[in-house]
Amino acid sequence: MDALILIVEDEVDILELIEFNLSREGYETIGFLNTKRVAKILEEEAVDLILMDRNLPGAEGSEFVASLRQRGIQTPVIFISAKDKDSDIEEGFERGGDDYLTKPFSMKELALRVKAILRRTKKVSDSGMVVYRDISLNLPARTVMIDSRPVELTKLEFDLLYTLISNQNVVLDRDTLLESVWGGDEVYQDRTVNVAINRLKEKIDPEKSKEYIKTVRGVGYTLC
Amino acid sequence: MDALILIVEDEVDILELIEFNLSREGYETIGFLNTKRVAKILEEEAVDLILMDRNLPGAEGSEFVASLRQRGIQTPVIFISAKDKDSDIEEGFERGGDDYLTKPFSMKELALRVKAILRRTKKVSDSGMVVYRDISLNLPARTVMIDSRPVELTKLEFDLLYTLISNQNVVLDRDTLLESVWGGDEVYQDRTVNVAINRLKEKIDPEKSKEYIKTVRGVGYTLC
DNA sequence: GGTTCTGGTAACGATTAGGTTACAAGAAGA
DNA sequence: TCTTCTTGTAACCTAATCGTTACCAGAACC
Repeated sequence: MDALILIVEDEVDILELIEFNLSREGYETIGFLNTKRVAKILEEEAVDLILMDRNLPGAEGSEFVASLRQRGIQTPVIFISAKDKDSDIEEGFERGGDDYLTKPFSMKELALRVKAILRRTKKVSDSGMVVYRDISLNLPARTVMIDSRPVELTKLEFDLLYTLISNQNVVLDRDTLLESVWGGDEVYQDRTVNVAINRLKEKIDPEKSKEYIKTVRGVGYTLC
Repeated sequence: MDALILIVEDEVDILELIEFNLSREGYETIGFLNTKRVAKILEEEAVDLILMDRNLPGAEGSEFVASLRQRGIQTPVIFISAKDKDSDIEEGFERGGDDYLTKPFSMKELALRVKAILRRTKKVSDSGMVVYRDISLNLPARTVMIDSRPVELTKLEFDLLYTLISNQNVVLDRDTLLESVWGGDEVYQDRTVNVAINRLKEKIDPEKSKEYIKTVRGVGYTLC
């Protein structure tokens, strides 16, 4: 369960240097040269921390962060910038930054600050996200994003999908599903699972092109 | 309701300068010239943040913090130090620091870093205001403004709205709401929540056009 | 190729959850 | 004490959800 760190930095060599060093510390990283696809990724992946350069071509990193905050995205942010005036630093913090590193900085210090912020935020979020291919479930909010589009599921469908995702690569038979999704106390028919699975399939993949849920004839269903 | 900041700094004039500046930002401060009585105070007072100089006469500030952490005290710490080598900074973070400022530093930057850490650690926001979209709650005054018009809420409604706002993007089930708004001691019906939510909805959005509170069928309610 | 079995699919209807209103008991003020 | 406000409960209604059934298609087995 390594932390996932998203990095936005327009200078390729610096980006690679940061990614290399953070990987060595045991973090997973995704690097970007601009903010274009970042918002989409944040909805799909359970990103734990963002490293954001402020001087990006076209956009201002801190404005991008401000827009994230406005949309309720609370992922912690460390700004990286050559701008080191008090007023610059103020702007960074005011727009929702959690830390501010001025260039040049040592990779050691970056790693330490990353670690400190993750330590401080990890238990709070515990990233209540579960991801499978392009599906991501936000457990506390009980929302579902598929290919960065929101999908509405009923309680039963959500619970069912959650069970399938947290048991991926395991074939779940109908009894097991009834037990863990419906609750063991009442008696249902096997066909109930059948229909529920189909309703779920219809909602998460109306075009039937993704093949998320695989039927294992004679046994049950699985996500693989 | 203001955050309480404990400062340990052996140079009197620097201590006073820091206290003066943080007070001006609206924080309460307690200053110490050494760590002698600090542990005791931490047990008695609800300290929100510690500013710790590392070069103290006799003791090392970071060792003191390490001992606090060992005793399970998680109060966030910002180190202040003239020691600016990578290895010094590393020591500070490793021993449980949340941020590290090297002398000389500007009072502005200190205030910003203090604010960022307090925001992240979710202690009551400095202004005592909670905002969600065009709703803002003034906690000390217990008043509500919506779209810059005052709205009158009863105690129950205010508490309910506050709970919802401070758990944005989280679906709260009826039991949780009864627990945190009504208080766990008495027994109420689930329907009680239902009606209270509807009364609240009626007051904050009579035209039913804003859709602040979303019903999550089979689970509870959420603000998103 | 035929038979049997399993799962997909669509339709129906029962059940249940939530919205809404009304009412009465307390609580709070005057 | 009287009045007003607050709030828990009950009753009723609507609508979403979900279990069941029936029927069909395709796979497996002979």
